[in-house]
Amino acid sequence: MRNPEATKETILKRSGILFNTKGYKATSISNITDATGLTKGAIYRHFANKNELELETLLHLSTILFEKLRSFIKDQNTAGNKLRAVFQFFASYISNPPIKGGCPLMNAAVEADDAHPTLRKGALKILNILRGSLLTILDNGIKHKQIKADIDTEMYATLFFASLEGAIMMSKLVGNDIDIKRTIAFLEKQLREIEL
Amino acid sequence: MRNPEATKETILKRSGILFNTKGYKATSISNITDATGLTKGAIYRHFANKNELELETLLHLSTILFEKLRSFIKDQNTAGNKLRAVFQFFASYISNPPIKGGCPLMNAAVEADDAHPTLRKGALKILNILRGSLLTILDNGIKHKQIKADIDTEMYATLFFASLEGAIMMSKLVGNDIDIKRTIAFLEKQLREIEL
DNA sequence: TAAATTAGATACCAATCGGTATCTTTGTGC
DNA sequence: GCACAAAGATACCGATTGGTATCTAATTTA
Repeated sequence: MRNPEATKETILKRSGILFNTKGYKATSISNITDATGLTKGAIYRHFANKNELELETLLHLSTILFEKLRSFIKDQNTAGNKLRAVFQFFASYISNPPIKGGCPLMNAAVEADDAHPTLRKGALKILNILRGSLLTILDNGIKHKQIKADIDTEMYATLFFASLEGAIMMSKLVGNDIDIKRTIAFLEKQLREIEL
Repeated sequence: MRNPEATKETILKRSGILFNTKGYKATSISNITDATGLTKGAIYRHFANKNELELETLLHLSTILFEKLRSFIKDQNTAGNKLRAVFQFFASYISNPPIKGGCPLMNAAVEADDAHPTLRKGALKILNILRGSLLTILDNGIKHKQIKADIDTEMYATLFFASLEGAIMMSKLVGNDIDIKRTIAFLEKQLREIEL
């Protein structure tokens, strides 16, 4: 009946939803005890304090993210198709969210100010991994003669990521998928121009 | 010595900084009394409750935003130059922020969940105005034969706005202006392709 | 199986939260 | 200059916050 690893997993899972929807500061320990059916005693046995719980939860959310992203990419065999899969992964944030509450990176990035340095570093780590993935796909595409060799891959990685993140913010605020669809349509047109 | 309108202005100004840097939920009334030198009595005389203060502050922030944006645009006499001025306005968020704490629209949009409907509506209003400005510039550009007539202006307005917002998030998180500069460089290239 | 360790529950803590009732002070109209 | 109204200060409220000390129950080890 008792399984400490499973309870820690439960805490991370439930607080992941709460932090990503309500926000980190706005979610209290009581909210988490309510959502898990556990008590403070159980939570503070697994996490030293709320800051640590917040950071570990963000990293937990990011692993969910990366696994989902990988599942979108892995079956694609060209750089162009991998990028199109990444676009669809971002579209799924609106149509079929892997995690409720929008992009965990953006949520953490916006909430984490200078008073929240650990959370900020966590968000920065996620940003570097996600942008890095786009960059790797582009660079590998050049290596395998699928992408034009003379393009600025750093710039395209930044552009793709920035516009997708911004579009998700817009679509989530407006409450429909028009903006993310429009953005992806444009990015696919751009992609066709740099494909060989 | 006593000037109720000036005190209300002071409250809005100070809480604008606090809400935009620390966040709405994370900023307490005590934080605001500390920052203004006023007491709760003074604050609750001008605002019915914290939610109302949050909303009025967001609208106050947006007027600062719109004035600054207008000052960037107004001297430009072509659609292309107006758009380039908008890009520079967004760049100023990183290099010389009109308001500390990043884009008030993004901050409010990310923090305002379903439990915060008034703040959400306020953010939505700002989004519509900002995207609407881009759209108007593009449409007027077509009317005055400065922009190609066959482009999808809705799409370009969305793309410009999404990528600029996303880039600001990235640059603010990383702590430099590389991402926003890269994004603007790309957008200016795109702009040249739709200019006549 | 007895003892020791550990997971989790319970009960509490001071501090802070948003909010209000009341009091004092200041400016205004007569 | 005096009454009145409004602005802001003070002092308080119950509820909630993050956090901890302690206790109980379950699991592991010897």
